[in-house]
Amino acid sequence: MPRHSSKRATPDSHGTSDQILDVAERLAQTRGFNGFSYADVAAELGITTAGLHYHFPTKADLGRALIDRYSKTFGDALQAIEASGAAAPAQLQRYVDIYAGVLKAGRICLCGMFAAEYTTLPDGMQKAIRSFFDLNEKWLSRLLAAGRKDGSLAFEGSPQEGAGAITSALEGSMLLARTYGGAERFKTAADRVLRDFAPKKPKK
Amino acid sequence: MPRHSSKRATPDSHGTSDQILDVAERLAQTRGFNGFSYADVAAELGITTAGLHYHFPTKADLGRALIDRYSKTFGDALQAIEASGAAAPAQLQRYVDIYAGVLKAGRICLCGMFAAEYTTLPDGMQKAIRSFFDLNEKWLSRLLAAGRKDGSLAFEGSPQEGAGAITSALEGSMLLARTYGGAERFKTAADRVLRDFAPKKPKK
DNA sequence: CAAGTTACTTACTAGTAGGTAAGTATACCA
DNA sequence: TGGTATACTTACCTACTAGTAAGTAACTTG
Repeated sequence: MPRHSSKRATPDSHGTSDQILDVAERLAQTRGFNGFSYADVAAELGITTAGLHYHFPTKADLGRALIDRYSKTFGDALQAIEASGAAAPAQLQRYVDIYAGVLKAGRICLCGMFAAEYTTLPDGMQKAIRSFFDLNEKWLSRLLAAGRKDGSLAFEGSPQEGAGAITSALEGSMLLARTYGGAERFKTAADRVLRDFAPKKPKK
Repeated sequence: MPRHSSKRATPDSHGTSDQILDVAERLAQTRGFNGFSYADVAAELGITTAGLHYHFPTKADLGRALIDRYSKTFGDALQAIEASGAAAPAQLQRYVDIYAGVLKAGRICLCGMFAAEYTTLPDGMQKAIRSFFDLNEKWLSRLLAAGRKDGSLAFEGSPQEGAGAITSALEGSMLLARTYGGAERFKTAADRVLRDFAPKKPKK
């Protein structure tokens, strides 16, 4: 299939790198880092594997780029939520919604997937994964602390512990939802998390 | 390395199959099903890959055997807990301890790992994974229902939902503990789960 | 309009994946 | 004692893995 015949399919200047990351990201989130190959990505984009190596010399490079972009996008979304100035419970809900959106696309969190494959991944990727969770839990800790202070949230233990519990529960229920129970499983688990951090009503 | 020289290393009648499963299980729980090969297992046992194929013709067969044995062991442990006749909170604690033991060995739950790789696994394995979680959540549901009835446990929602929340939280915190926060992360998450299902004290 | 630079291609490599066929040492049984 | 079953081995095979070297068409700049 000659792509070089007259002019390149996409203006060529535009981001082939981004398209590669798009496809690789989807494959990584559905099949895992060890579950897809350069050949898979190349075939889907109609280019050769050598073309891929031009953009990402090694698979470790691709992996790091994947996490970096994912972390950046995630961080931007968190900043947007924070900047909205909404109440803490509403911000927490929006945080959960990010995860729900990923799951709805049949994926799991990129870094949740990579966490499973952690021991098989190159060092650069391992560091990047830890940074992702760091980012998440720092943001959540701040939110929980602020919510507790203004009374819109209530929970036992430190904000750090709370943040850890939230990410664990969300990552875990994403993981299981794909194999067992579907998206509604995630929803009930997420609702429970939200409820756990809501101020206790007088209780009938 | 001649193993056939005089007599076989292990009486030969004894379970080579079991030894294969032992090694494969450890590799699967640390590196994932796509993260190890027949060559890895064979090298560790000092036999050839062809020897492996004698016991488990295909990797899918090995995978199914892995899950079957794991489920059986797990099921037996749950039965033992149930048979102890201990109070519901104590039984729940022992359930959590099973997970803690797995993590302490540097592993994550076999089926948690396989849940991540779910879409890449053969159909037989997928079914077996669902059965594992079914087993877990059925047992937990029964326990939660009994505990609520006798007042030793308290929680919102159905026992099924509670069971789902517990497995999600435990699987998730196992996953993250290996990459971020270590075993203590799991412990704080597990303690929080236990506390969530404890009857509420009068609260100072 | 020539000389780069960019973004690929073709054509290959070495290593590893899962899997198979045929042979062999040992144990078990009639 | 001879035959059969068990538990392997040696020696392959095909497909795929990440990765590389060298070539090339099209844009970009001096």
